[in-house]
Amino acid sequence: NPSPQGPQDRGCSFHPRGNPAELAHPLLSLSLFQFDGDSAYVGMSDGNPELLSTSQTYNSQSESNEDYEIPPITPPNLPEPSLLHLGDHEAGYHSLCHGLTPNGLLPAYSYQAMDLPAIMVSNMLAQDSHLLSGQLPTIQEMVHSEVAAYDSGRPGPLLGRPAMLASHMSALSQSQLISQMGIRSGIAHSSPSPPGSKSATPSPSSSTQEEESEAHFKMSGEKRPSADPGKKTKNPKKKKKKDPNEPQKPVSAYALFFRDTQAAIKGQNPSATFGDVSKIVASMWDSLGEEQKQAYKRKTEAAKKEYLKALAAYRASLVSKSSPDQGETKGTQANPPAKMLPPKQPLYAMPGLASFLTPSDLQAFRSGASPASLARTLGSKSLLPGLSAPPLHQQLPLPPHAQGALLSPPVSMSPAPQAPALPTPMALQVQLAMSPSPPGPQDFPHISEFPSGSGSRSPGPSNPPSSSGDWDSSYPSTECGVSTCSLLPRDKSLYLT
DNA sequence: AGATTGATTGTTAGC
DNA sequence: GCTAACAATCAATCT
Repeated sequence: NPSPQGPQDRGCSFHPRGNPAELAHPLLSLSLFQFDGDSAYVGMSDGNPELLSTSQTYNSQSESNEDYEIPPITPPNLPEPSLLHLGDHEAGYHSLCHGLTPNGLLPAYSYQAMDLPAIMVSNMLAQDSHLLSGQLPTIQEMVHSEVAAYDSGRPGPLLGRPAMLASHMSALSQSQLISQMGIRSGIAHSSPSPPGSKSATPSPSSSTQEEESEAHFKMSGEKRPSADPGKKTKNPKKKKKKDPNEPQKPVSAYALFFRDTQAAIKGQNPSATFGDVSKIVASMWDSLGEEQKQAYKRKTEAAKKEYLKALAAYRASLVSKSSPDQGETKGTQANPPAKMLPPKQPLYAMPGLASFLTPSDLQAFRSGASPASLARTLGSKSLLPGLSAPPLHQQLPLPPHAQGALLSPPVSMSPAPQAPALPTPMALQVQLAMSPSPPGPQDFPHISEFPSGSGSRSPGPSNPPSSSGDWDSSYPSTECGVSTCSLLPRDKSLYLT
């Protein structure tokens, strides 16, 4: 079912349920998909048949179901069922994946011995350990070559095309990904598209534009669809022109996860289409441990709380606006929106690793302590037992918030002038090191924001000092004194008012 | 339905 | 007419 777009849109050739063999595992399914789409890839510069065959190999494993087997998602601490088929296909896999040394050295070795920062991947890798074992060498290589892999060719050849994504992504990428996430956190948040600041999207000041755009939407609205022939024209949708001041709805846990992950995926495989990325993220999400998911969910919960608050304020402002004496209410109300902005922050301000990193930890980090050491350090903390412990995926039952609370006065991090000093790679490392915490990738953003905290700001400018909970409670009332306000450079309105 | 990201496309405004 | 700026759309997936 290739899309009309043709080769460009490789992802579209994937039939979610077309081939029974496709879905033994989400990641595998991707591989298969690639394989399926092989014909579509013919001629691709970096085509790599061998790897494609990998998927084929796996392909054979799920012959049973005509529909498809849902990837066995096992709780992090349970034995990985997928390992079961490893034996069957391992050989084939390795042989097919030339270049990948079939190394029987297990995953266990990988994480620890390699000093590979355990990350949320711990979960995923653990779950996909069968793949990992095959990829181990690669990962190791990556680890040693540090960030080089990010900019250099590695990602290219390896994940140069979506097709490769699946198989590699499953193992390789997962770790790499994670690390990428670190990068992303460090970078993305600061410049490209800070989660909170989706530049493209309606800026508060764009209200006029919105109207304007609406105006031309009428004019052009019909025309645009023409650009995209076959697709269901969404015209009926008719965007409902949102009030820019209206607080944004909290995004779902999955969306958060997507946000955290996609950059890394993209980083590894720039050519991956949105569809590819989406699938990968989905598969990762599937393999994500319950606890980690919970961590995300907690975040969304917190965000939701904030949202509700903001919404209430917003509505109140509307009411007051309509009321006679808005004169000043307006002025103040103008803020409500501004006030609303923060709500978004909680998402990124979640108590993450950062929360439980002590200043000294950070300092150590800045000074160049190896991620591994940091991880160890962290691991030594009661909080992060899971970090260093083999069953990495084993998450602490303790919610991140709690952890943060226990550990350090987390918050101080953001405002810290030095934070910015943290190099991006470091940020990455930090992430990796810390990732083991339940919040997983999510946490990274905090860290990453760190670096950029001072100058460029991302959503983070705000850098909630503490856990979302803290922020939550503190935000409204708190000292919009210096610190808080300083966090809102973007919100001029705040300053002005 | 709406959210995730980023590329692409189309429209408008300004020169 | 060209360019910049902006907004809409699209992809797959999840909630």
